[in-house]
Amino acid sequence: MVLIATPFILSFTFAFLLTFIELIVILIYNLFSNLIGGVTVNLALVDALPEKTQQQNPHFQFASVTNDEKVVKEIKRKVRHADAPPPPPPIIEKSEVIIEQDIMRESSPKKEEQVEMTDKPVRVRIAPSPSGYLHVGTARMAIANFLYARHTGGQFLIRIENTDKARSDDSLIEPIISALKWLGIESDEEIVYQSERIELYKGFAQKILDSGKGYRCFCSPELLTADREEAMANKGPLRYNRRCLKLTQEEIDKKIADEEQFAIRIQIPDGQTTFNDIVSSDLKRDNREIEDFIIARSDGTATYNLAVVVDDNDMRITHVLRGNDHITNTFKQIHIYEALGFSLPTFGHVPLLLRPDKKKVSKRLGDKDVAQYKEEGILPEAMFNFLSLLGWSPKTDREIYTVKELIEIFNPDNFNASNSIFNEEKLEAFNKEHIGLMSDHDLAAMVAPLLVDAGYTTKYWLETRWEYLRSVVSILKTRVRRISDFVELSKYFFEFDYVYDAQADEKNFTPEAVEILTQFAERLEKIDSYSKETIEKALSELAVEKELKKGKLIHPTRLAVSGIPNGPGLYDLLLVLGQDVVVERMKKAAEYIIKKQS
RNA sequence: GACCCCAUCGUCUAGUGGCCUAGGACACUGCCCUUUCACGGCGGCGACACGGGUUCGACUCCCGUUGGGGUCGCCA
Repeated sequence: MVLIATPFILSFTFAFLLTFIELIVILIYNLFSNLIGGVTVNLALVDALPEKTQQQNPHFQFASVTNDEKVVKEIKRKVRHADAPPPPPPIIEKSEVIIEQDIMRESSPKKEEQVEMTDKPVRVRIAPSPSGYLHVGTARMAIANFLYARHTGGQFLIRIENTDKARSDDSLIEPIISALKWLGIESDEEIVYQSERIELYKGFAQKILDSGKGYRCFCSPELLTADREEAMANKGPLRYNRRCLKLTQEEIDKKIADEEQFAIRIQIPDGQTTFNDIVSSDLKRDNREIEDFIIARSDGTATYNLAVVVDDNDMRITHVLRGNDHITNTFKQIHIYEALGFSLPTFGHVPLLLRPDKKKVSKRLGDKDVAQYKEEGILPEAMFNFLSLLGWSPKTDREIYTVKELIEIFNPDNFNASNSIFNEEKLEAFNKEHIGLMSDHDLAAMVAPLLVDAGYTTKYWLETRWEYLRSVVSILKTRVRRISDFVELSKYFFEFDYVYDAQADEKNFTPEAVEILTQFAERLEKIDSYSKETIEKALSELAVEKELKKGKLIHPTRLAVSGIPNGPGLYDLLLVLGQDVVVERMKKAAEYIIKKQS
């Protein structure tokens, strides 16, 4: 036994030693070349240091083109497997579901890196800008982030991105926050407002300038526009031509002395930028494709990308889950993180939500404000459920979930790679299902104010007849797709002066119907204990006596008491409306028919 | 135009090389239930974009084509 095992042990030890030596050699080489040539720091290698693995996110590489990518990858792999410290215990107490998640991750080698994510509590955010109301695209990202935070026991934060005074409107902040609240989403910590942090950003722009990683750009907006137009005409790339990077120190000093306005650009080093993405595959971009973008405007204020990085760092955001329309920004932001010496969060770029015409949802194209769906009778639970399943799948055949269930089953691995189209018809179907999940009491509470708004009745009237409202809601429930449908469908339960449906009038309010209605009304009037059974009995008896089919009684009666040819089962309808009302309406209908004939 | 992402029914999706004659949901539709309208039940219609490769075998892996989307602001 020992004889068989010895060669294995020996070769294993040998391989391990080789790996270690290889690592050391390359590290020394890298350190040396940095000292001599001032080559861009190879974060990938620094990253690969075992002692760094706990502080630095190992998902990112920021490799200079001078480094052999294959070597980097290989070392990272070896480090991870050979001498990575045992993963720290998860911060969050494991529920059964989380354990299940871990099992799923283990069985999926492709996503092995996910396991490492548990080394610090998840802190995620949604960062809407108040340049419009909350639309479904932003709401969906908020939901994904919220679910992720709740699933892991981490924090979900809200940040309002209102750095652009000209474009953002502070009166839109409250509607955005309350629309999120309607969905059940609130910030776990105080909401961060970028407008309050404007001065702070300036220091970071200056820091980048001072470090030599940024430079002043004196090009006027007009000049830049002209550049772009020319590039467009020549069919070239639309990137900044680095005119101001070529300025000599004397030229720069002169321009500063002349008080020429300047913006600050960050200089993107040669090489390529890559990062792992927990949703999409690994993303790589040649740095030539990333322009030297502006981080501070000529008035000194920070632009979006700088502010985002500073805030995400300050807010200790661990995972940036956002739409894949931000991929370009991520490449830019990685360079700011690097210039500022911040450690990178984990990125996840979720596919976009498209309109039925396949364009990105946007307020400008007239996409609805989330609050508008509320007005249109959509339940927040339905919206939440529907949006969560757009571009993400629980990988089962089930579709209807409560928020609580979604929190339990959420897994960022389950995002799709492709964009999805927002289909309101299906949202309605989800709504119907969620209405079915609600109790009659809760439904009644929701419908009551709508009935008052519609002018059917008063708050007081409803409060004193709660049981009545509850039964109305109960028998209408299966006929409704939106909460607002209750209003339309329940009119005759509250108003007496409805007009008979013309077609049904012609068909059912025949001369014979007068006798039927009158006699049936009389019988109903005589019932002592008015119930579904006694109503049905009265109808059946009358039908037998008159030798008529039940339908002959049912249809005129329904029309008489509701004005329309369809609705809840007749016995339910008559029971809920109440004996007196029913009799009164039937007699009134009989009179109407007589008057109609004369 | 440059760069990037993506590709299963009309739409949302399942599918990780044989369980696929491709499953579910919405929509559409037939039948049943039923006094009506709904609900519900049982069916139907309906997709692997195309072309190459790899393989004994491809919806699944690779390449290309086509198509769709995104980004290219001193906006966010």
